[in-house]
Amino acid sequence: MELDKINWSILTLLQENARLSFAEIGRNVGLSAPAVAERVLKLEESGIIKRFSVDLDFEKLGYSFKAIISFKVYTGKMQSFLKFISEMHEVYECNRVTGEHCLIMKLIVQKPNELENIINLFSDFGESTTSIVLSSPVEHKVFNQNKN
Amino acid sequence: MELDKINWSILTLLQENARLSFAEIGRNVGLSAPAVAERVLKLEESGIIKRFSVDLDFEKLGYSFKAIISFKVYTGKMQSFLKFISEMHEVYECNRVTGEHCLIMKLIVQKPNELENIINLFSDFGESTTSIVLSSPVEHKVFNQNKN
DNA sequence: GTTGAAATTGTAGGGTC
DNA sequence: GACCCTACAATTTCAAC
Repeated sequence: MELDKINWSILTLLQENARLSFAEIGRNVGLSAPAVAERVLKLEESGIIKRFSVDLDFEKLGYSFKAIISFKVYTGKMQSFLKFISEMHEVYECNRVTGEHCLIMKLIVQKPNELENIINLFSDFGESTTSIVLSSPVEHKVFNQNKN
Repeated sequence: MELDKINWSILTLLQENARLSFAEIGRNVGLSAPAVAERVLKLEESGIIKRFSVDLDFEKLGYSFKAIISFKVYTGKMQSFLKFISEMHEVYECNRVTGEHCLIMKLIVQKPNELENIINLFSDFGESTTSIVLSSPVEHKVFNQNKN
């Protein structure tokens, strides 16, 4: 799908505030509300927009520890491990990557000892290297094409 | 801020679809629309809700390569490097972490050679270890407290 | 928290280029 | 096909309770 400037503007506006009304978006990009609604619907149908969501401050919710775990899965254990973590709400994100480690995950927990328990559980499936996140200087940046 | 069950339900609903109307959320949690609006406003003011946003499929936007770069910053270069990457739209996320490497970043680019250029630019500030993301088995999971 | 009224918005229809 | 306009239903918002 080719995106024109207006669609990129709509995506930028929605990234900054997904609850903007179609009317307000329309005022920004020079379109009527129905025209914006139709464009957004097509962006959803095409899958470019995967989900309207909300960014939470996990620290304020009592989940103060973020960790990044690099994980080398034992031979033959990949499928069962992926199934295992898909049901763990502490595993916020998991990426399969090239390089020495197979997986890089981001976890969110309340206390250090929860992390310890999880690392113990993981040890059945492979070898983990854990880093605690101290801060996130860049977090979920608004994505836009800055060229044209 | 202490969250009751209703607020957790609201946060779960909004994570799944940030454009739900307050009226519809109210029907789900047994409140009137103004009551929901007031709760959501307070969640925003308290900073628990950082932003209403939208999850995009970067691949469909032509940005097919995600990479995770572990980065060991040279002594005294941290501040200038953080400023440098804050202006790069390819750096989607950056975490400062414990362990051998100082920073773990996620980048999104269109083509491999863009990544090469970025790694070259980074070499002034420190040493990078790059992994290409092959797939993301878990991505931006909906976060909720599953207890009580 | 609720209810009710006014302003705004979403949405479906028909029409234009 | 993409857009606009119109009209009606739904929602937001603000008041008073």
